[in-house]
Amino acid sequence: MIHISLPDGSKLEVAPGASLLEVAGAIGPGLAKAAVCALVDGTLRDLREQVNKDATVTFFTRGSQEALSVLRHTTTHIMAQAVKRLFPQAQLGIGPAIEDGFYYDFGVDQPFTPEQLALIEEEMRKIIASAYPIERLEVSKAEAEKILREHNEQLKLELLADLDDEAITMFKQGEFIDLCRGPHFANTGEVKKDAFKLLSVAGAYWRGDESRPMLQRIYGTAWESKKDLAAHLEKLEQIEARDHRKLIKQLDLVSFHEEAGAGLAYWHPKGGRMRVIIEDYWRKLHYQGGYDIVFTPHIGRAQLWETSGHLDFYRDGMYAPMNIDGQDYYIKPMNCPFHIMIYKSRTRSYRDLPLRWAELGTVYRYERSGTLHGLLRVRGFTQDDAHIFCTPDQVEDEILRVLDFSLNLLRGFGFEEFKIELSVRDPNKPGKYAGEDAMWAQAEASLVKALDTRELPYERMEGEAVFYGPKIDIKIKDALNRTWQCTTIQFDFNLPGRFDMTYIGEDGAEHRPYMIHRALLGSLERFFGILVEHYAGAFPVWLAPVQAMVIPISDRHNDYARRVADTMKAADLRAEIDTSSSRMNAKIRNAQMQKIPYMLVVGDKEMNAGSVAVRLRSGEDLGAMSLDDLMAMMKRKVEEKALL
RNA sequence: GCCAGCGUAGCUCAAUUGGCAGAGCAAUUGAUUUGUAAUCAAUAGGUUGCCAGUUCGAUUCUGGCCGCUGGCUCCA
Repeated sequence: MIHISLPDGSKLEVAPGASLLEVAGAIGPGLAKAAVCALVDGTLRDLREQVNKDATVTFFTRGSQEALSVLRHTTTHIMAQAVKRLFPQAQLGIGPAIEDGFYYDFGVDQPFTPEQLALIEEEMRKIIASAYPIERLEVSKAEAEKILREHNEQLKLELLADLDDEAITMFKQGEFIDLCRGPHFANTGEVKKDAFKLLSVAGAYWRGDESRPMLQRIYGTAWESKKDLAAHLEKLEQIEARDHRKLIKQLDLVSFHEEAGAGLAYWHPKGGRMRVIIEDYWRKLHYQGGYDIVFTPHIGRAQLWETSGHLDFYRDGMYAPMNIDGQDYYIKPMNCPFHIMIYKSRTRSYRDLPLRWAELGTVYRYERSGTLHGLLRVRGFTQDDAHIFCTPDQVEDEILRVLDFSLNLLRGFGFEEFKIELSVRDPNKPGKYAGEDAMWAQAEASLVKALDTRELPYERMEGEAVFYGPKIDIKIKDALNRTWQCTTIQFDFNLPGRFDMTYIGEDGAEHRPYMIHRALLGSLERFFGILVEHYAGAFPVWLAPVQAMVIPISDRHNDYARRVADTMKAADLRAEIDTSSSRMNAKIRNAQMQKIPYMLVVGDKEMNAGSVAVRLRSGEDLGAMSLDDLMAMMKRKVEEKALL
């Protein structure tokens, strides 16, 4: 007999070779019915697999994340079966479950059209209705090869060649057979015919390799119920409604221009106003936080970029040089070498350190045309960059300081949830990193210590460090629970040496300073795009480009309305006045669609009482208020960074 | 960069199987002076992304380029 450990700590004895389904049955018939897959010693398994030795087993039932992933994996097989029926020549690539859905890659001569997706969906419903048992076959490599040859699945044969001889499994449903690790449902009928949807087709390189053929990838989504599917589709609609590319146009914030070049943003007056607010807040916090602010040029001589190593390692991301007086100059893709110039402008003493220099530095990077995406991926952008130069024994304090500083800054913009990643060296490849082991160890320890001191949960990413140092990345979660990478805090064991940076220590000798790069918002363009999506364009009062629209009911109220707006402007509140010939209703609608937080209606009553009737963007009517009370309230909302 | 799709008025979208390009909103002008999400009317607005080619004729067909979208890829 073998022993199965269960999550509740209990143990179960079963005969060797029992299937997981039988194990579930031994626990209870209900579980055997509800279970979809099982985690056996850390690996997700099909219920038809056998257990032959002692193991720890956790069963997952319908509704669990793991079961959803099995559902999606099974759905993608059904899709592949449908595609093979409709397009027998299609070659099967890979077809995994992904977050919220699945895809399958097919090698076909003609890309799929949206109409064909509908046909494929139809065929999938037939396959579901046929309720084919899904058979799990354990085969030898030779057998698998034979089967795949019979089915002429060239791509699968290529995958098979890379597999170990052990544990090759295939899944068969009806006439369809696929090389697959599983797990799967036991029957195609278990997928709900009205709870999946094919979403899009896109090209994808075979095995993600540009030099290999491009396959056609069909994306789809699948859920436990029609209701879940509907909820998911609604979420997709919400995401679309928040799309910053739409909103920056509607709200007249930022534009792009074909005739002026891709990936280059133009900030309109209202977007510019918001950017100034963001930058002012940023500068204030930086001065308070012990930073100094510097300004550096946009171009620098080739020699600088040779010394920094950018021309060796980052040339593809840089624009071609321009020749000035016989010298090549490059537009900067980063600010670091420039800050180092300032550092090297005089001898530095240990008494000067730490030096914290921040710059809203505009950089240009060549991004491949296909990667450009609204404000989130551009070719010219302003980094909220800073470099900290310090002694080795200051490193720990500095990291903690940056961490606190970043979270505080991001919270100021209304982000409360964070996901933190610590990227460290790949222990198996010690050769590919700059800097000494001791420095790496100390740097990593200081990063870990800072995270632990603040009791911040983080994910450790082995081998994800850049070659010049370990780093902490902070991702923010937005209103739709999507994560966006903003902050990066990186050690640099490369540039101080390349530029031969030194400081004079207490001992009178020269020492090499530690250098930390950090960008908190990342790029202002990108962060602005994230803000727009997070708030769906309805910004908190302190950020709103127009905070209040004064709405005179008729022309005879215009003068009073103007006085209201002027009084507010004089008090640093951003008020505008709508003197168009529209009716009040239309003026309200326009202000509403511009997502202006406060609408101040003024008519005879207000004019005589010296008040304003306040309507919020939310639709709430606050009634009449004195102008002083309103301004005090708005000032408070600005101070509190309140939404409304 | 690659695969696919798309590009018509400031915006959102019609239409042309190759034959004078249309609507709503916005704009302008006039009338209206209105109490919490669209007052009425008139006017103007286009080398149909750009450049070639085929054709009697191209917005429509072909090629190239630019840009956008969905992915792939990349991300010091």
